[in-house]
Order: sequence, then structure tokens, then C-alpha cells
Amino acid sequence: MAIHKKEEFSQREQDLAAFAKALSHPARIAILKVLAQKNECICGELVDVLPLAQSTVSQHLKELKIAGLINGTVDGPRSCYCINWKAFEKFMSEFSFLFNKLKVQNEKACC
Amino acid sequence: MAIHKKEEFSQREQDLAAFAKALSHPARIAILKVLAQKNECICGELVDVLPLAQSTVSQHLKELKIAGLINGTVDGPRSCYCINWKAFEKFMSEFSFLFNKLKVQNEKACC
DNA sequence: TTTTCTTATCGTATATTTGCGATAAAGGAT
DNA sequence: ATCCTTTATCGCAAATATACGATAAGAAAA
Repeated sequence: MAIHKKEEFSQREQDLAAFAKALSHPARIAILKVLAQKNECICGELVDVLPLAQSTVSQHLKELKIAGLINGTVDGPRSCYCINWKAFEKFMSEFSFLFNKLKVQNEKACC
Repeated sequence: MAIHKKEEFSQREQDLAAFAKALSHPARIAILKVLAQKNECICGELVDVLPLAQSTVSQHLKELKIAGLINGTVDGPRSCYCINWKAFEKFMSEFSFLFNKLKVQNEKACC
């Protein structure tokens, strides 16, 4: 492949793509679901619920954290995670904005 | 890796992840933007606008089509693409639904 | 028919993602 | 201090994704 082309797109496009990428695995969707239901959750609870090894769950959590979609705090020997609603809302509204803005322009039928 | 774990998640989770995956590359976000602005668009126009080779653009279009986010019709020697608003809207509302449903439950601060 | 134009697909190289076991690190319990 | 519990990280293997040039395939034009 040799060359990274992602940087040649606008920052906005890259940000939206990064947000979508964080959501692009069913395990991460499932993690967000559990976090939303329980409000907050320690890593071990997620491991119990998901069909994945502890190290794999930890890795998905890391990706969600890097993407800014969840917060994590150390609680003794445990790690407590919860959804970063602010970031989540920001990205979702940005998507909706893009979507709605474009949608109004052309409701007409196409190819 | 050896084993595919994706199938062990619910269909809903897999569908949402697949939708997000289709949006997880800036080139595909850019393509959707152009398609939305022009309403419909032939492949060559996209190649002119994007910093990618024709074969690469064609591949991204294929992925968007497989994901159901765009429609494509053959128009003589050209291919005309447009956004499948119905599918797009369905997925976006599904995301919003998930997001809103979960959000209402817990506005309280967490970790 | 031959040429030209447009797009899809194939083959290939490289980068990234996914997944797990093993291990480290850090706090609590004994 | 030693063990136990919990989580993060490392190292590795395999699968996917990304990107391009070359080529095929199809329609229109010469």
C-alpha cells in the first residue's frame, strides 16, 4: 500500500470516519449498550457478558476510550467505565447535521 | 486469529456495526457528501474530485453499495450512483433510537 | 470492425484489525 | 510479606482493509 491517503481528506471527514470506526465492531456496540444500561460498569462485568477473552475486551475498551466515546477511572484494583455522553452527542449531532442538511436538498428520486 | 467472533453478537449489533464500518473511511464520507450535493453522480466525476486512483474509488463505491447506502445503475458505458436515502435514514434513526433510548435512562454523572 | 471511453475486477503489496495467551502491574486480603 | 483478584500490555498469528496498476468488459464512436 505504501501511502496513507487518509490525511488528504478534510479534518471533518476524518473525524466522522474515526467516530464511525469506533462503532464499526459489534463487540464495541455491545459494550456501549451494556455501559448505557448500567450507567457505569467495571471491566470484569463486561468480560462476563461478552463472548471474548479479557484481553480482547480490554483492547476494545481502549479503542473506545481513545476515540473519546467512553471515560475510564481506576477504582482500586478495578477499572470503571462509562459513556462519555458529551462526545457521543457531539458526533451524533454532527452526523445528523450532515445527513439532514444534505437530505433537505434533494428528496427527488434518483438513479 | 483463527475464529470469527462477530457472529456471536446479535443481528442488530452486527447491522449497526456494518453500517458504521461503511462510514469508517474518510473517502467514503467524502463520496457520500459529493453524491448528496450532486444528487447523482457518475464514477468519473468522483475520481476527478477524490485524491485516489480510479480502481480505489470503484472499490469504495462497491463497499458502499454492498452496505446498501448507495444505489448504482449502468448508464451506457458509465455508472451512475446516488444515495439510498431510505436505507441511510433507517440506519441513522436506528442509531439515534439506540442513542436516545439509552440517554434518557441516565443523565446522571458517572465515573 | 476498430478504436475510444468508462468502469469493474484481478492480482499484489502493505497496513491495520482482531483475537488470544502470557505476563506485568497494582491494590486488597490473609 | 505473600497470595489473590483485577486489569493493562506485550507478543504473536491470522484475517481484513487499503491502495494501485494492469487488465477485462461493455457501450459508443470512428
